[in-house]
Amino acid sequence: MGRSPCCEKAHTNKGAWTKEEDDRLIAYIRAHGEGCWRSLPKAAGLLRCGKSCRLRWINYLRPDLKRGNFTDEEDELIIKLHSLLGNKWSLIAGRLPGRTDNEIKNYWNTHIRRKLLSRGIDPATHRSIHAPLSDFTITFAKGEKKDVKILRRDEEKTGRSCTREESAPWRQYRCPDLNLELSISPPFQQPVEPIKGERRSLCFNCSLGLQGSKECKCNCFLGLGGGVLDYRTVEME
DNA sequence: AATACATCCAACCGCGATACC
DNA sequence: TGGTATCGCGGTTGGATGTAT
Repeated sequence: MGRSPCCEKAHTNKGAWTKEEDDRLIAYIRAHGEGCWRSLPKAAGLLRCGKSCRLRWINYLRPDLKRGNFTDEEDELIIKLHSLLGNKWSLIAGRLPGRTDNEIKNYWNTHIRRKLLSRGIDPATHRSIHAPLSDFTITFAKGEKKDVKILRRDEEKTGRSCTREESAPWRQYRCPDLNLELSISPPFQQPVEPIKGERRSLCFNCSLGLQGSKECKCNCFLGLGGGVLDYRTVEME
């Protein structure tokens, strides 16, 4: 059995949106807010599927959208972010206020790709078109996807692999002038040196403020055991 | 002026992730 | 726990518009 369609296709409009449809959608969202896209068209009196409404709102009608040409600064930021994130357009859009993933994707495909090619840079790899295919190979330790190892070509020959810290590509190769870390924690402070053998990190329950609950798996006491809470020490168990 | 071709971008489609029952 | 519904994302398409011949 295949996937059920997102909407009843027989009685929905397709193609370009009319001014009247836009007005109806804007009025409805102003009155009721975003959300529940599946039921929205019927409630708003639109002969569109929910998906189409969502796309129209997000990509075109949202009041916080920045219209107009991309600036050189935006261009360079997109290139940097793409080199780090790849085709994760929604993540890239998250760093460019007022721009949508669709807009950035289109802009990338029509302008930036060409711009990079004219500079002699492969837009897919961000490397020189004339450089060897790869100076690095990525291998996985036996059956363990999480143990990604990156070997430089010369290391491949000598058999020396990088350390665990080095093996995290997002740490080793991130762009130094961009901070892409997401955090909901207070500012990071140097953790207290753990006593030998003592487990200092907080479990997931403690991180949610449930210290001492029966699900609590760490040995912290009211959150004091691990010092200041930092997301880097939170273990997802 | 007419036609062909290129470019742009809004909209669609399919799929994976997540929520919900 | 498994099935279904819904959302959100990325790739692709197709029509409008611009440019070259």
